[in-house]
Amino acid sequence: MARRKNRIGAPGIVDVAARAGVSIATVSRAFTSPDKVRGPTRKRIEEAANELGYIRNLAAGSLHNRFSGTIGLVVPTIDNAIFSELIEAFSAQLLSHDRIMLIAAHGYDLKLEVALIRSLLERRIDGLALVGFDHDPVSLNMLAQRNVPVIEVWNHRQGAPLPCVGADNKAAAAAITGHVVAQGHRDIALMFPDVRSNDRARDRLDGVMECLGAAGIEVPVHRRIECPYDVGVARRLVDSMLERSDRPTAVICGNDIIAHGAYFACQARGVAVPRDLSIAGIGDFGSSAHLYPALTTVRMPARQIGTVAADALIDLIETGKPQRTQSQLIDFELKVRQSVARL
Amino acid sequence: MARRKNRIGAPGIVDVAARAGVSIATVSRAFTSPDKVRGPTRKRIEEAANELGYIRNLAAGSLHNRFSGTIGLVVPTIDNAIFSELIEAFSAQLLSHDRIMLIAAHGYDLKLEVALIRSLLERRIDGLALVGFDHDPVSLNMLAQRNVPVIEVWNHRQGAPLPCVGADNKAAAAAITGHVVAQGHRDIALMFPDVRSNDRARDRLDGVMECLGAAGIEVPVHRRIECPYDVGVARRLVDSMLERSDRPTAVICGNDIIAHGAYFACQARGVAVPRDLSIAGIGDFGSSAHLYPALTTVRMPARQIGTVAADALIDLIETGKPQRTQSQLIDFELKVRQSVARL
DNA sequence: AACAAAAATGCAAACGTTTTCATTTTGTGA
DNA sequence: TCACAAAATGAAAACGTTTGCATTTTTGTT
Repeated sequence: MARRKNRIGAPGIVDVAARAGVSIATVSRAFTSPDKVRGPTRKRIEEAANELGYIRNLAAGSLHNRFSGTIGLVVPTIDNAIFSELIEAFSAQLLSHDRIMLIAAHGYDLKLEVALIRSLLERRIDGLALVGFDHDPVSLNMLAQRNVPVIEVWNHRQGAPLPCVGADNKAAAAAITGHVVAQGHRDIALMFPDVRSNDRARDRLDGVMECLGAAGIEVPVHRRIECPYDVGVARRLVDSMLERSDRPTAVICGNDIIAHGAYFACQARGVAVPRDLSIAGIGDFGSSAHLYPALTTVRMPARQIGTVAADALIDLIETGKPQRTQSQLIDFELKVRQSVARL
Repeated sequence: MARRKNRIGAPGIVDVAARAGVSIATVSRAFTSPDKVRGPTRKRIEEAANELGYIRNLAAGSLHNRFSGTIGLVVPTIDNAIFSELIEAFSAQLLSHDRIMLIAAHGYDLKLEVALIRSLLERRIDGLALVGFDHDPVSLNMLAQRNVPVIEVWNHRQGAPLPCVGADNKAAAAAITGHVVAQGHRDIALMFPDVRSNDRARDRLDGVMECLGAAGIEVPVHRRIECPYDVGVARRLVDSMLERSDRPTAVICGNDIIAHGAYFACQARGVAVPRDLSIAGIGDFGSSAHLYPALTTVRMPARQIGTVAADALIDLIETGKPQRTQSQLIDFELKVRQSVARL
């Protein structure tokens, strides 16, 4: 059983060719375009490959045909319910296209994003998905120079320079705000993260402010609370807000995570939601519908975005040229549940 | 500015060499072992590379030195708070070792896991991390045959055949169970997922049963509820349990997600936790500490496991041979909070 | 059965690096 | 300034595939 091994020990294409009694060219074709090799020959090759435990080296092939079968995804963070849904769906859909995902997280640091993108390019990804529109120009230049198909996910704007698949964050925020206002709220607190280098949050905040402005509602500065996407911090901040005598009647949260924090703060203080305080979220992930009372929020279909984005990116890669179908506006959906009271 | 481009347009090492007036060998060295090229020469090369926007092709290099700078991670699912913490930490730590992560999720389908591992091997990963001990023998064979460094994360057992970094799930489950029993509970419901092909859940359930058995406590079959890691389903199942007249005094949940579902079911029914029902979790991720009342659970340090696992895997890759330091038992921590009442 | 056309296969040249070995350059002490 | 060791550089052979082109085999037609 002294099978010939190359340097490290894994059987290569030449071993398979030798055992099947064909040339390596034929073995290569048997894997890349099976219909080009005759049935019996292909069978012999497959047997040889199985017996040897051959696993082809896509990296070597990519050298020649510039196709690595690998797609990059760069996200701010993986550990966030909303992105993990997106990532999971994106990855699963890629899999159905025989691609696999190289992922990296930059923690909202766009300088680090540059380094990550470079690192991905060194591995010769076939395409790349980025979250949102805020990126360092250096990143964009690198990508443009080498013609890497890129798609921006999660947010959507008409006429964006790159194809994008996402929901209209501004409109979504306006929708939930409209609902809160329609329920009669006037004294509203806002809890949003730092919106610099985060276009999604910025668009949301813009949507809120615009809607509030149109309704003639002012938001004094002490009602504008900066809060990262973190339950614990949100809980603490809401708690200190509840401590004060002048409570707002409603809180609009930059996303559902913050809203969850707000719930827990209320529960701990015996503040009834929505009777004593109305809470509105944006996102509608995982458990928001199951909270008690169920959270009124805007559903941002993370899974759908992931799936559609994967398809769009593959399309972009395969056709080579952008098509209108590659940018897609995904509909959000206002979910009126129980956490916002009619005043 | 007619810079010479190779087939697709991206400048390659030969372009850099030409512009810097050196051989490609020197350019290669300037990137892989900078100390081997003289200061001025290196500087010239760096300038040329920058001006051209050169990004080296690691895939081409890996062909030669069998080092792709890419590490595989196969998880059951990405969209689960507990794994996303692990993934984030693992990925971040890999980054600090200049590696990048190729990730794939199999949804608890070990046959699919085989395909995923094969796909990763086709991309010539330098090492692989797998979750838990339950894998198809085919997977393990593929990996063993080609000598890919593998590490199993999340769970831990003495003398496991492969290096593993994780906590003792059985002991953790026993610890929380011990606490529940010590608080005087005898009528206890169990909510665990299907434990086939999930060693972590199986070990936990074993730990619970063993501890209960030692305390002389029986768990009738209607108290053993099979429940996936899903808030919504957990909530529904607990809700129907609460509907019945014979309620247990405590529920031990296979993980915190299930516990969250239990909370929401109780809140919706006006069942007070822990007065009317005690709830215990396992995991202690994200928001468990912030729930009201705070969840009594066992902290499984997902981030730490991710970080340590990354270091251990890199060590395994670089030393080539397993060392004792590569397997590591990570301590869990019983978190006694407010959700389990003393009877 | 013979022939042309089509299909299958093989040969060898890429692909963009890394690395060995040989050669050139630099630095050092006399 | 010279001789020599050490350091830096270059030439060329890998690395494991894919693919264009040439050759062989098969298939279909008469």
